[in-house]
Amino acid sequence: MTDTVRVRMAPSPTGYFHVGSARTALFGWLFARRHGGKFILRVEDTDRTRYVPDSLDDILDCMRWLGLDWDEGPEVGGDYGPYFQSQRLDMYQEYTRWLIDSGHAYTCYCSSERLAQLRQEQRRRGAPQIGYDRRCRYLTPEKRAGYEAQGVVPVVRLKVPMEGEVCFDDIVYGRICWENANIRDPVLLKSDGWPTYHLANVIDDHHMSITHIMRGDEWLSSVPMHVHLYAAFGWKPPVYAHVPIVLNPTGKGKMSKRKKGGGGEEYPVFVREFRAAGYLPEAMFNFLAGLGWSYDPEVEIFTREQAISRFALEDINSSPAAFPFDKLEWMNGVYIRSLSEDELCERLVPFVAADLGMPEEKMQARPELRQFVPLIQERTKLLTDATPLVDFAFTDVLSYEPEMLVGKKMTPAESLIALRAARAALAELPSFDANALEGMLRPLAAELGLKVGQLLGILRVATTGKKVAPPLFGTLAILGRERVLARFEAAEWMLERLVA
RNA sequence: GGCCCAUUCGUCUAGUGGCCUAGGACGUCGGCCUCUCAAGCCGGAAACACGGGUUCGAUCCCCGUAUGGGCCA
Repeated sequence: MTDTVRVRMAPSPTGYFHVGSARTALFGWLFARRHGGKFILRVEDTDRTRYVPDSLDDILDCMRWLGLDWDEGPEVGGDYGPYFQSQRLDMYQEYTRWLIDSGHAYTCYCSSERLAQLRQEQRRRGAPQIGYDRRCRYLTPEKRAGYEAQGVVPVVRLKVPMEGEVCFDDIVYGRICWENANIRDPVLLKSDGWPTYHLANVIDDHHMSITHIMRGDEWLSSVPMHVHLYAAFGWKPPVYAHVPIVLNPTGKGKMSKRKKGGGGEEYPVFVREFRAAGYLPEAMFNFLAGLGWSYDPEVEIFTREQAISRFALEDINSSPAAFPFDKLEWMNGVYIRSLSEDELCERLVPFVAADLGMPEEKMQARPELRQFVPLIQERTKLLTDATPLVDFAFTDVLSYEPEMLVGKKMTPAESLIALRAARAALAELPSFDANALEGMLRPLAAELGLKVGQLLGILRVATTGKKVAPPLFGTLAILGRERVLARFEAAEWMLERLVA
C-alpha cells in the first residue's frame, strides 16, 4: 500500500515565527518533498488567551520567505478543511461526547482553586507525583448530578489506564516507554467548550490523514496521552519524529525570546528578525537544514534540491544543538558572494534606502549603488553591512575628524602637500576611470616619496570620510571627477587649519 | 522534585565493533596576498564526559555516575 506521505505543520498564532519552529517546519517540508507527499498547514488557534493578531500573517509570510510552500492550508484550501481549529469546534465536542459515552473519558468538576491547592499540598509533602488526583473519575452518578444541578460547568478528562506501560517508536529517538501510573488524566475539553491541544491535535491529524508528525521534542512528554487517545478512538496513530530543540548560542537553555547572547547582546530568535538583520532566505534555509542534519560530511553548502534528494528522518541528530551564529554569518556571506551583481543590488536597495532615509525609487534611480556592488560584494556578510560602505556617495557633506587626514607616520603639513599634489594631478587626468586613476596615483606616491598606502590612506579619508572603505580607485571613478575634487578641496581646507 | 531525552574539537557535525594515528565546517592562531577592510590561498592547535562491563577488539553495544536539556507546576 502506497500511502501518500502527508506531513503537517501546526503553528499557533500566539507569536511571531520562531527560528526553531522554522527548522522543524523545514524538516517536515523536506520530508514531504522527498517522498512526493503533501505538506499541510493547520492553524491551531484554540488558545484564545494567547492569540496575537498579526502572528499568523507573520508565520505565513516567513514560510514563503524561506520557500516552504504548503499544499493545503490557509490561502490555498484543500480537501481536508477547514484548516483552522477554531472552525472545527463541533467536531471536538462531538468526539468528546462519544468518548464519555463509551467510557473513555469523564467529566470533572474540580475547580481550579482545588487543583492549585492540591498541587501545593503535594509539593509541600514532597509527593513523588504532582498533578490531578483523578477524584472525579470515581464520582457517583448522584454526586455528578449534584454538581450539574449546581450549575458547575465541567471539563472533560481522559481515563488513562492505571497499570502497564505505553510505548511508541519515534523515528529520531527510537523506542520510548512510560509507566501508565505516571501519567495524569489530561483535560480534553475545557469548561468553555474549547479543546485542549491533545484532543484537537489527535482528532485533526486523524481526519486529515496525517501520516507523519514532525514537531519539537518539547512535545515528547505528551505522546503517551496521544497514544492513549488514539487507542480510545480506535485509530491508528501516525508516525512520530520529534526534532530536538535548538539551544541558545551558549548551549544553555532553549533558544527563547528575549535572552542575551554570550557578549550580552540580544540575538534574533524570530525569522522576521533574521530577515531584517540582512540574512538571505537561501542561506537561512541551507543553514537550518544543516542544524541537526547533515547533507554530506564534506559539504556545507547545498541547494534545496540537493537537500530534498538526500533527506531522511532517520538521519536527524537526536541531541539538541546550540545555535552557531558565526557559522550562519559565514554562510550568508557565501551566498551573498554567489549572487549576480544585479541580483545583489536589487536585494540591497530596500536596506540601504531605509538606512539612508531615502525612498527606494529614488535610490534605484541613482547609479551609485549598482556601481558599488562589485566593490562591496565580498565585503558584505549581511545585507545590512552595505550602508556604511556606500553612504558617503549619497551625501555632499562629509563629517569627520581632521586628524584622520594625516597620513601614517606623516605630519599634517606633509599630508597637505600630498593631497594638493593628488588634486592637481586628478584635475589634469584625461580619463577618470579606475585604471587610469591607478596608473597615475601609484607613481605619484613614489614621486612624493610616500608608500602607496600612505597616499591612498589620505585620499580615502578625503573621499569617504572613513578609514575603512571600498577600494579607492573604483570609488573615485564612481564618484566622478567633480565630486572628488570638491571633497579634496574641502579636505585641504581642513588640513590647512590643522597646520596653522 | 517526578518523568523523558541527550552527551565526538569552543560551536555545528561525520562516524553505527576493527577502514579512527577520529574526517569536514565555522571560529581561533600563524603565514602569504594586499591601498584600508574584506575575500582568497597555505599551515597549526583543538574532541570520543567519567567508571564499570560485553567482546579477540569498543567513539560505536549494556549498566551506573556526572553534566546538560525538555516537559510537568
